[in-house]
Amino acid sequence: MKAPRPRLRDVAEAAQTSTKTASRVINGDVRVSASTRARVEQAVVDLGYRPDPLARSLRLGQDETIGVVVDEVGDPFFASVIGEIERMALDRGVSVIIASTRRLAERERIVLDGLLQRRVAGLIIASISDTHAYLRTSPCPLVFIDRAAEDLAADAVVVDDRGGARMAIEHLMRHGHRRIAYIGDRLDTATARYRLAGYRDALEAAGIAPDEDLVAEVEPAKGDAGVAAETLLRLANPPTAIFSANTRCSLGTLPTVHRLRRTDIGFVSFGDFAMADTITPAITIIEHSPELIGRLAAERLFSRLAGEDPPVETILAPLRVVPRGSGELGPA
Amino acid sequence: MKAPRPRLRDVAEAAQTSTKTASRVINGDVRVSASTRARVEQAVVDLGYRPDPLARSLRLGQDETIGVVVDEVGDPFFASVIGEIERMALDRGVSVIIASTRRLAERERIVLDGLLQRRVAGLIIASISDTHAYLRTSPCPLVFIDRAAEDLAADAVVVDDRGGARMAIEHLMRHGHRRIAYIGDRLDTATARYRLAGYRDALEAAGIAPDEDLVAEVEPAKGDAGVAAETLLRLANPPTAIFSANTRCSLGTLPTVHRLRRTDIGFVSFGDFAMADTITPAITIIEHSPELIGRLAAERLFSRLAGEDPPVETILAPLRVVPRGSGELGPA
DNA sequence: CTGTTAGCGCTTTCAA
DNA sequence: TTGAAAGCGCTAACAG
Repeated sequence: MKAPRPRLRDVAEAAQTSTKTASRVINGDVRVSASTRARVEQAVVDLGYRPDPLARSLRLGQDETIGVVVDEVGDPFFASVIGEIERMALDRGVSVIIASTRRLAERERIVLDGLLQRRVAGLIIASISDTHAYLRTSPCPLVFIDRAAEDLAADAVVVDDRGGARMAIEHLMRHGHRRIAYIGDRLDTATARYRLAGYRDALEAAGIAPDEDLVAEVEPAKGDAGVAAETLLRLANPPTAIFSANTRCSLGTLPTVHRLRRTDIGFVSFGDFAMADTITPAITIIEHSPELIGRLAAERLFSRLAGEDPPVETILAPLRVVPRGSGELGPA
Repeated sequence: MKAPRPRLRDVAEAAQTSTKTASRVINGDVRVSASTRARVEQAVVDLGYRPDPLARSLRLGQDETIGVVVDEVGDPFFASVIGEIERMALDRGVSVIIASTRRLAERERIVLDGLLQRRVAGLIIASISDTHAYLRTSPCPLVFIDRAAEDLAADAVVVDDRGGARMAIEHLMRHGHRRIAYIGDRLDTATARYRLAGYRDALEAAGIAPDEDLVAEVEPAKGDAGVAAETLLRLANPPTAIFSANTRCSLGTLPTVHRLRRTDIGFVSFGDFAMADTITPAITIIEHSPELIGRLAAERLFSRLAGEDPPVETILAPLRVVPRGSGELGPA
């Protein structure tokens, strides 16, 4: 019952030619006579031949697969990014291997190593690590997302984290806030550092003295954001507004804000999330479309894979404030 | 700069033995003398040798990769399922290829074909298609998730869709509702059919005549759920409660419910989502942990990959009502 | 335009 | 216990 899959040799035999010629036909080589080509094509159809991608990759030293490495697939931001990359990949018939680092540099190393070992054609990476020396001689094109690789000349698609954070704070200040809290990830990543810097920029530009009590850096893995929010709100001199530096923190913070019935507080989230527009008040966000980031990254990668060789570039995905209510609340 | 990666032959040479013996050591074959083994192991370390997974797969006719096929990675339900599968896979050092069907049977076919062609070691599939004849002689173990393959004797991890939906409706009835609307996907999938059936079961058991005006089946791809909700709420004789048959529908419906200021309506969602607990009123759900489904499916697959051969089984992941407010509101 | 030969890196007969 | 040789399915050289 289990017919072994036809091999190229079978096709060649059926078409009364050599494997090489059959191979040529299959790979669209022009230098094959029309009649031979027709015979081979017929044989392919008759036998239901499908080339073996493994053998092909082994021979070519390269795979038709791209790797995508992110913090965590379940993270809504990355889920959207991946969705978009995958869509574009599938349209081109290339498959995608996803892997998560779980925000562990060590794990990132292992995962990337494995992917390289498999000779993926290209890599899209949301790197958690600071050092990419071992990628310097990467045999395949690399596109970084969300955070650029600072020690490597490689393409990246990022947002202006610092500027975006600054925008958020300025937006809140424009609505009268002077005591604005920051809730963000611990500063393992450049992204986190830039966003905090943007927060500080804005305060400084407004001549507001920084108050370290208002800066909460939480462990990304744990659900600490809610605890941090509670601490902030219970301060003797509490903030009148909160800036959440990423979606995960927003998702962690808001339940606490609501539980404490402090929906009067100003709130801006860096990054959108489900229901942000539906809860009351609706959440003002700094929009940085994950789909767009995914698309830009994939486009870049595919263009390199197609042999184009544009200068290495850090592409800035646009960012804008989407006012929805929570960011326009004034201080009490 | 570009040191070619060491091959098994290099290791063998360095250890002054044959490739086969080196191979034996690497694959943990016992029948190798201690001294030879030590030399080979030393060589592996010295050269930084890493076996080529491609060549290995080609030779073995099997890959150390598992495939996961779902509707869409961006779907929060599947994102969580995948996250869990991936976690377990990574722990075992096997990589995961994700692919989406976008709910197109045709695409599912292509995607599965490609995966099989790559000789993946196993497959976890949220199938959108009704026919899996071509999988009957699948060379690798298959575990279906979310919906079982009805024409195939294969493992599956599902929830009791019909019972769960019934639970939801009974819960609403217990709080006084008699006119309960259903919003769910068009009936392409068994899941959708079962959930609608459960809805009907409950009404019938309660002696409530079905009203087809209260049943809205929406196109999963589009954001039709919101429109459907508006239509329902504007009915001359509107429902006092809505049952949303899946997370996507809930995410589509709730913005409309809030926009129309109809948060007085009873609401139960099949499936949890971000902020469900935070919006007002908080959303009562039928909980079916995607993580658990992912874990059960992965466990099953890995146990088969490990050579165990338990009888084919459809595993039912548990389901329960989590009351949070919206499902406990009585009719006006 | 076509075919023969070699070999990608690995594992597996099968004999020593 | 070990090794030589064959070959997984494919494609690149290089003749013809």
